[in-house]
Amino acid sequence: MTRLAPVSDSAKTAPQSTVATSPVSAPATAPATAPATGLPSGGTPRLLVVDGHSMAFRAFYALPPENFATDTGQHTNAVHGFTSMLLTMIRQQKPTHVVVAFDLDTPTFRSLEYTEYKGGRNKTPEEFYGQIDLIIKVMAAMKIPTISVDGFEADDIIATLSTQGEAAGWDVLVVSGDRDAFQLITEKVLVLYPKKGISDIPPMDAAAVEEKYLVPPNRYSDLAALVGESADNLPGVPGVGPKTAAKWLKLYGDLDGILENVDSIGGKVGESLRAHVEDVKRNRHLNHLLRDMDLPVALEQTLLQSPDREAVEELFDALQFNTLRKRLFDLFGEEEPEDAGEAHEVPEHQLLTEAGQLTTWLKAAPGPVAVDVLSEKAGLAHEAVAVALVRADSAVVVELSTADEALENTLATWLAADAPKVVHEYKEALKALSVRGLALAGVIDDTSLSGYLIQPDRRSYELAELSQVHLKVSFEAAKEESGQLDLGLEGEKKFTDAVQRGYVALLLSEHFAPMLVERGAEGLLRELELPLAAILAEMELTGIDVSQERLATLLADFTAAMNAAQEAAFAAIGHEVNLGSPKQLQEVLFEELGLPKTKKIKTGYTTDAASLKMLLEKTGHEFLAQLMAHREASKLKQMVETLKKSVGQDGRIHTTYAQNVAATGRLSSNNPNLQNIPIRTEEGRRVRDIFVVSEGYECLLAADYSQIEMRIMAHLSGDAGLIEAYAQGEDLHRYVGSHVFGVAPEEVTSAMRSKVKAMSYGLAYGLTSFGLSKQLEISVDEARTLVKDYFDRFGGVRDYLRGVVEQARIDGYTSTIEGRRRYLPDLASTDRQLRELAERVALNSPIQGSAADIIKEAMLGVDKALTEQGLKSRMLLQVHDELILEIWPGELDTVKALVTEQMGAAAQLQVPLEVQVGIGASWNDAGH
DNA sequence: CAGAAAACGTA
DNA sequence: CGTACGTTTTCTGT
Repeated sequence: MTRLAPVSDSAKTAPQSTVATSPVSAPATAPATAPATGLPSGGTPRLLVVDGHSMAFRAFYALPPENFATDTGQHTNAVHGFTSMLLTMIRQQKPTHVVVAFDLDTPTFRSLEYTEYKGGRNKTPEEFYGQIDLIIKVMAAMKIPTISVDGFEADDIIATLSTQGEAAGWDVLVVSGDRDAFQLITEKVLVLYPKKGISDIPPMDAAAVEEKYLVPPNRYSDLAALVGESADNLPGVPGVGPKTAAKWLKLYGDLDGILENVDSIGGKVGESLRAHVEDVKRNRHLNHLLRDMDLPVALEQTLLQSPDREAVEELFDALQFNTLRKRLFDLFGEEEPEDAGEAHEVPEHQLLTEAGQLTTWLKAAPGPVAVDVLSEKAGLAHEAVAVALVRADSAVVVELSTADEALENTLATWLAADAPKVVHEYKEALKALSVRGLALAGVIDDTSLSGYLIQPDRRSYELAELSQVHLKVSFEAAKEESGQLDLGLEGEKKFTDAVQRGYVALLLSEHFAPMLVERGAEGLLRELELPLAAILAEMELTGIDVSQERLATLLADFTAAMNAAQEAAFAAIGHEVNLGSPKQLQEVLFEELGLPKTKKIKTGYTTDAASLKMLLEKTGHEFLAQLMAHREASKLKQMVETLKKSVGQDGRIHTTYAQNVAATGRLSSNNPNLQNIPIRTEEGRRVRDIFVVSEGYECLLAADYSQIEMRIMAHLSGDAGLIEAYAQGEDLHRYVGSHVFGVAPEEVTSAMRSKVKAMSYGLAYGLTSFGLSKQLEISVDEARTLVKDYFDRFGGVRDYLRGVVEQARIDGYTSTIEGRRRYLPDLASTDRQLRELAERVALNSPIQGSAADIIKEAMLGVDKALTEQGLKSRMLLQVHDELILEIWPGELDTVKALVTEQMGAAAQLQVPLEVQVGIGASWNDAGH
């Protein structure tokens, strides 16, 4: 039995089976560790001792000081690098205790005894000044103790700490760029020694030291005494290097042994040794580290704690460390789950060979069965290779390649039957099975969809993540989603992983069931999203035909246009520049050409299209015109190139729809994205000519909703004026314009109409007067007046918009007409930016989301009608408010009527849903 | 080498 | 200082 560990155990932070994330990747295996933020959870305490100065210097030389400075001119590269290194170290090594030791500027017993000690070093660079103090401040804010002792070096403090730690039975990690630290290595003490920079820090253990220096760690100082240490200005015996020194040490045991036998060592090196015995003794004396100092900090006081948030905020503000601040809080921010889930026993599985076994298993007990489909890449799609069936107490696996006909038939029949099934990522399972000629029906839950309906704004709905978040259970099999990355996996492991995934999906599904009911999302899952997944699977597998010739022509045209524009742009300024680099463009535009400054962005001033257009109007500079031409051409060229690359062996493009990415309920399209094919410009529209009707079909049909979002606004607001306008089939914007501007409809100028249009749509996005003024290039006052006039005439809209936010604040969520929810906790945020964003989201989500629900509903209707009427025409694409179909010869009129009917009937609103239909041999021709 | 930022295409 | 996306390139920070 495999145990799924509750999250609060070590399993949460350490998937110990994977090398990359285990605390020490080499060479010693680390014991189980405690989470970075908490107390040791029964494991051995783990002490991280850092040599502050040596790491600060490493950081200083690893990062260019000119890139790290505050506005006040204080350099921070060493502070930044040091803090970054420490965070990485804490994340990777997961110490329970941390302490940093520093040297002081004052003389030490070593320099007093030997004045040249550490002499000959270069002067500390100016930029380093003050950075040690800053590091100490950072440590204070992180509540990490720092130790320095007058008259002693950090090395002695470190030696003492590691000795104390080892005596207490702890594991100790010493981070130091000083080789003297090697003498501290034991079974319990490892040294992390930075090779170069601060990120490449391999752990050194006894074996690693022996390999490198040919002596065990406890002889390292003997060896160093003989060889010398240039960093400390300690000359060794001339002619003696590590090899000779190691040979002697082996021969005589230790340094004392060698010194007792100096006279018996022959050769030139023997002579050299005899001449430098005093140096060696001095070296050995000086490199001996004190292990019994009295330290001002007890071992227990180095316990790693949560940082002082306020102090960190203040300090990092001053240091202008924003990415580090995030990393720090990410590292310490994750809160321990109060209640961990229970441990679960994943059932063992049986690999079936005979149909009878499957029949028996399927009969055994009621309740849903989880289905996990293992697939392998086969050409352009994934093909199912095995199917795992999982119940709470038992599991079976059918391997398709080895199953005999009877077994496969039994499986196929059951998969295609109504027997209740639970899956994770239904659409992918459908596709993989379909490629193998298998159907899948009776699916009552897809946890990637139910998870989405419950919480639609998550980044990911991977099984492992849902399991962590909802069940507080972590497990390892999740990564190989549906076995797609399984190349190196042994067959047996693949199967146990599949069973684990199925088991977790089953648990999640049970967990989600009451949540779906509570949120009223059951219907959306069963009657909308699940059936839609099957349609999308078909559409993805079908793909859309493209014309290779047009693709090639277009690519050549755009490339030529791009190159021409580039040449002309270079000519206009007399030199070359990377037109794709906003940074370089800024230099040319604002420094070289001295053009007026545009809108400020994080990295300077924007060079976006709107600003370039403005600059061109102001200055008429040729470079700007060519740059804009280049931008357009290169964008299109790139897009065509990407499309070309994504054409499958069947000559078609197969996009993938994501059903759980857009928080509003929309689909998204990727690989390639077919929902952002250009349409606005003449040149861009040519890209749509690439998409053509397939051989044997009559034409493409494009059907889109006319102004669906405005109609939803009219419906939701119940505004009498808007409803009246739509009821009469008037030009909405003209109608609104005539009321807002108080003129007759036929007197509405195109300028008035476009203003009104911009505002109408803007309102659905939470547009402000400021934003409107910018877009229409009018004053804020004018914009404000426009909004007021609008609302005076269409008060229903104003009341609705106001009410949406109010209601959302009360409920904590917004709803679409179909009841799809979006939770908006930020409405209560004290951060004004966040709160106002949440308010705009609250305004938009019901509108965008309702439109998404409606077209999804329409897709079900269209699919059903096509099937019921036995038509061969098929749906190919969805672009938010538009459906692209491919028409079988002779079916045009039927399908045209059916699509119009189904799209129009997808929702009963207070206003009609108008559908426009176009046909043509290409997507462009089908547009209107 | 991964991730952020900037830019830009769609509804 | 309008929403929702995906993709590309360049640059930055490891």
